[in-house]
Amino acid sequence: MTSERAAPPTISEVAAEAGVGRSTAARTLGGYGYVSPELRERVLAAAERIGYRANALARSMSTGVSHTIGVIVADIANPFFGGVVRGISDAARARGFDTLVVSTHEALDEEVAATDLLIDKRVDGLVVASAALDAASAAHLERARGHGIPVVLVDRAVPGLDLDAVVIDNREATREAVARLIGEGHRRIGFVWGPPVDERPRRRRDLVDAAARDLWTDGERLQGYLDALDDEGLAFDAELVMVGPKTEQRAELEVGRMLALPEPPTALFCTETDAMTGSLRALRTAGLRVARDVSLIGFDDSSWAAVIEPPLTMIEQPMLALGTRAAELLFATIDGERERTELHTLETRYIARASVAPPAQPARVE
Amino acid sequence: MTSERAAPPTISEVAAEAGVGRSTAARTLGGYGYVSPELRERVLAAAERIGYRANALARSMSTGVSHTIGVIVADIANPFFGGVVRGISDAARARGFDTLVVSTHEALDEEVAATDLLIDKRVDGLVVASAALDAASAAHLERARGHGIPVVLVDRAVPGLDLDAVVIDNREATREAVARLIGEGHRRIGFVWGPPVDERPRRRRDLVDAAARDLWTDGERLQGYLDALDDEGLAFDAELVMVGPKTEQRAELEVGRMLALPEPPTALFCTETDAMTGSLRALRTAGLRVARDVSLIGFDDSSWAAVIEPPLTMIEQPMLALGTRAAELLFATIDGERERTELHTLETRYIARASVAPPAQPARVE
DNA sequence: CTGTTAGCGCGTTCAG
DNA sequence: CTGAACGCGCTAACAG
Repeated sequence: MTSERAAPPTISEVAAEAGVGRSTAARTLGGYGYVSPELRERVLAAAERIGYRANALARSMSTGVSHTIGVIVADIANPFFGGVVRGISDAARARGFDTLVVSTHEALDEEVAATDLLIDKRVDGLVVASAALDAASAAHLERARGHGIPVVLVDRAVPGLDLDAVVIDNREATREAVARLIGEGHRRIGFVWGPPVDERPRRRRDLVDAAARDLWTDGERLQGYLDALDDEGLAFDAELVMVGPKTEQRAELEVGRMLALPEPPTALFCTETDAMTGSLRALRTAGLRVARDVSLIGFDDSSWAAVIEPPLTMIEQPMLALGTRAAELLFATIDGERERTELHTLETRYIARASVAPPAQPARVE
Repeated sequence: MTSERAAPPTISEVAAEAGVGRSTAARTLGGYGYVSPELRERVLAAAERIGYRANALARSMSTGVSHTIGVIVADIANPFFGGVVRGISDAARARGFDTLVVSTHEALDEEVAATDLLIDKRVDGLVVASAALDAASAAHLERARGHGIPVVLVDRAVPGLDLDAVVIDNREATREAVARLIGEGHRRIGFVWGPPVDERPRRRRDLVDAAARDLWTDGERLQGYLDALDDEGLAFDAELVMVGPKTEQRAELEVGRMLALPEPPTALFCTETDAMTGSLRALRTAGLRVARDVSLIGFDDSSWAAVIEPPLTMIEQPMLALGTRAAELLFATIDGERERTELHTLETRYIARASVAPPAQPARVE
């Protein structure tokens, strides 16, 4: 027999049960004000007896704080964001806060809707991995701040927005990795998660523009790739950059295309896990072997990368740390301990394994 | 200049601005009751002008519904739960509900705390992947129901609990996979994520007991392994079951031990991704090759599994579907459309790839 | 069709 | 040190 929705006991009922005034009960249960040990005991016993639990909603209404922070990410099923969210929620819970998570499918309008929703729920703060590429499209974040809700950005800083942000240096991490490839003697290096444009940019300038328009982290990684090329005086070849939708299938196709070029790449830089698996598929189809025929470096280390033959050289992102750091900044802001905003850059780790080797036939003609 | 926490406009202010009574404003903004088109227009304009947004907290207080469901999982950073949560939250948002996610680190006491917390927040329903192994330790879930909050279990059904649950048939999926291994001629099959006990059970009976005590899905998978052995009349060998903490390192160690046995296993069944990667490491260390020397089957397909050489045969779980199905059941219950609880079993998919082959030296002596 | 009024459950003065 | 009284912002009967 299902007990019908018995209205949860209120503080008044506890007071009645204990034979005291409401506010005496409220004070002991709320843990504020003075209450004689004797009455205190009676109230506690009464509360225990009838199974009293404070209504957090009512409490939030009076106090104005919900002890809840909102988190907005593109896709909670993506292991990267999973790690970030876990870092945030662990840090939040350590402070007695709950976490409201919204997954926006990488769509700006969903992000805007989510932000308003969370504002309506009166969250005490917001951590967001925003899909906004400039201040103009981030009005919703300003709005949150206007409502007195602190916002900190994670993973993706929005240029021109005066907000704390916790990120990694995608450009530099990529530059360094590609530089290592070049250091090994590679001259033709493919870049696998390129801009999602239909037509392949012919001029380098167009590519840079596309990268700038390419929301988020991928554009920065492409810049790093270009930086490395520049540092070493290598020519840019548009044929070596993937274009089109960012899917594993597309990556496989594009890498297959590169491999069939008269002068195929001898190394590949992959910006994401699926870019890497797509590349691996293309290599297998082409009958090529990792390291011996084509060197490989990827982003986002995973336990799989270390057990592949050969083990893959990867750039590891501190997912949990990104989350905890963002949460800490948020709480510092909530506590009013922060004056001006900052960009916090966390370190990535280059994990050298065996997928990088000198090219089979040195490009140097000298 | 940071705009100081300007108190968000209330419905009364909108009414004042529009020059109507509060409830007229409330009715148009709340979308209930009758309001003349003319006034309606005035109210809407006024709301727009001063940037009114309803306070969801206050609304929930009056109505008693929060339009929020709580989700409790062991670890949001685990891709499996990430997928499940995404399924749940997508389904929830389609119904206009938000999702409060709590990650419990696989600890029952944290789960209990999380449940009470969510009850306090007056969530309208709960989806939980519980760490409780029997009805006795699931008092918190009963409590939620006592408060009129519907609960549906996901991934893990709690025996003896009268709750809807959405699961997969771990036992049968494992039995089938192990049976295929046996069908290929394997006679000695290692089982990689065994019970987390310190001492290796000597008798089969002890192992079964341990499996029953082993919370959640792993115990069921072990049962399936045993079933397959029984079906084919194969003897059980305690040495072929991993024991100890469920970590990748431990798996590597235990598989290494099995491989060094006088009669080593010719196939391995891995219950999780990390069990698989640990096994792969052990194989490499031992200088053994997948399929040729040792066949492999794992749980939870991932894009990596398909690009390894050779590609890995895996059992795929419908993560998103588990989530959406659970959410749908929850809403049906909220809508009062369900009479009695049921166990919903979703299909897994056996993805045959190249990591399974007949044993190198047939065990058959005939 | 509109405005008045009474709660929802809790926090917080303010007398007593 | 305790209890009565009011307010948070909104919904929902209820008269008018």
